[in-house]
Amino acid sequence: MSVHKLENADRTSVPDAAETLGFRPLYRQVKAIFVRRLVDGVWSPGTALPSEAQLASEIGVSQGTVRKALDELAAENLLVRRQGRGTFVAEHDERRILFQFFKLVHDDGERRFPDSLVLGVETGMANAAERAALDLDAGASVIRIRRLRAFETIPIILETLSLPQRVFPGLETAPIPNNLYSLFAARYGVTIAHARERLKAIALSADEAGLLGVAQGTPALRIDRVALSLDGSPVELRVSLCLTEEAHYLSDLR
Amino acid sequence: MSVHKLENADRTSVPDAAETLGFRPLYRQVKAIFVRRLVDGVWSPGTALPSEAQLASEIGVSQGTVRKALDELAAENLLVRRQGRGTFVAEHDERRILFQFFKLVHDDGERRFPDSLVLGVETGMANAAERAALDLDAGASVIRIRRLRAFETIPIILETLSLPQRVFPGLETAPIPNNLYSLFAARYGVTIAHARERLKAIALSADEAGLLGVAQGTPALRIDRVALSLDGSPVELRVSLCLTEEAHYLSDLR
DNA sequence: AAGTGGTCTAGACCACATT
DNA sequence: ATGTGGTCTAGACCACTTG
Repeated sequence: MSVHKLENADRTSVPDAAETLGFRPLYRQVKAIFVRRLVDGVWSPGTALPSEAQLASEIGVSQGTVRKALDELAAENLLVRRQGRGTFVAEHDERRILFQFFKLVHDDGERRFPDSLVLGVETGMANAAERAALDLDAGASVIRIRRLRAFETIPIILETLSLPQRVFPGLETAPIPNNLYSLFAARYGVTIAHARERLKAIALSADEAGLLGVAQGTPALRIDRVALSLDGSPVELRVSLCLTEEAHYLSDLR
Repeated sequence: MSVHKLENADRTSVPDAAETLGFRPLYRQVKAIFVRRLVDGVWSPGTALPSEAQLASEIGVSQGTVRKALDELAAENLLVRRQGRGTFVAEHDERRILFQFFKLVHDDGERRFPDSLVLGVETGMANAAERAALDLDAGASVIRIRRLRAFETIPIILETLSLPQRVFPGLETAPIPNNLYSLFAARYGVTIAHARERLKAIALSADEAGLLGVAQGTPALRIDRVALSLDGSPVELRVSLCLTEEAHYLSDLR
């Protein structure tokens, strides 16, 4: 039986107030129920959802309506559907990160996942850029992680991450894994759903160049990423300085 | 009545050869019919398609199957569906280009469409890079267009396009409009369906810097775009050198 | 009022994976 | 053999646009 309040429950009645204020299809309401379960961790990464038929009878809609909701969530990479097996909550495994979130590709066309060398971790008050990007109040504190990433020992990315301390308490004293998004999910229940990247070409400062092992003034690709969690709030600012002698940023326009 | 040969026409029969060699859903076969009509120009940009019901009875499938084919084509930006009005063939109007193909955005967040100043048009034998990108044989000739693009008279992009002459005959003697993709469609029946961009940070040469009005060695974003037509063949190589002092390349990771 | 795409349902059957 | 998602159908009704 359903314990959810769906709008327009009596679909044969005269349009009510909810309908005059904009129509919201049933499958979107069902989708919202499912997103809620993902946000709340009722369905956690890697686990299987109940079957379509079970969900349909639980919520009290047809299987086709459940299907349409699940299909949209799969299109957004929040779920993975596998014929014959079931529907699963998407995980931030290396493969997904590599294709969805890591756009720097070696010129030979091969996608590699770079190793990371953490240079330092600190906490401090968010500066203006961090407050703007992460939607923080004045005085909020952030954890900053600086790391060098390499393709087979050749340094190629100098990266500075800023994370709201209230979202990731204790992270500053933990070991920093190469795959951060998987840690966010496992330890903090925070799922990175998508990100927006802004790219510029800049000249490296003496410090930056030194860490990357190139000459001061070398051109580099600067990527400012803001990553958003499932509920749409920004939870990570990541500034990456990338050498593009032997690699490039790949963007597909569809 | 249908004049199309659909696989598995008798869907109650034992699996036949076509099925053992891989299952192809009906709606994909229907979709292929529609793509054919777009490629052949039977349905041309801006025109309305027959209604779903008409297409269904013409082809001999249910309306739901036609719908699924049309939905996929709309998701690929090849069609535009408007409730109450109909389904239309997508056009390369300025709005679409701005959002689908033009990723350089002013730092103030406003999307502008830059003006173009054509510096020169020439034809010549394709070099190695052009042959590789455009899948051309040795000796094939290309049309090269060099232009400077500006946001409100401030030059920001130096662009070199290479186009296969056999795809765009006579283009070298025509006036070059700002919106090339719309010309490709109208004059040559070539629809740009999507593109792949590779980005690097480079230092401008003396020539390039001079044209853009900055100092030699200034860092710039180099974008190598290969644009593909509806049938998947590469028809444009575009190398853009972009100043990113006041603008950035915007990439959404979903 | 008529025509279009959009939603929702119910049921049958298919393809795929596992037991 | 069973259970899952995937396809296909047919029909009813809804929302939106235009005459």
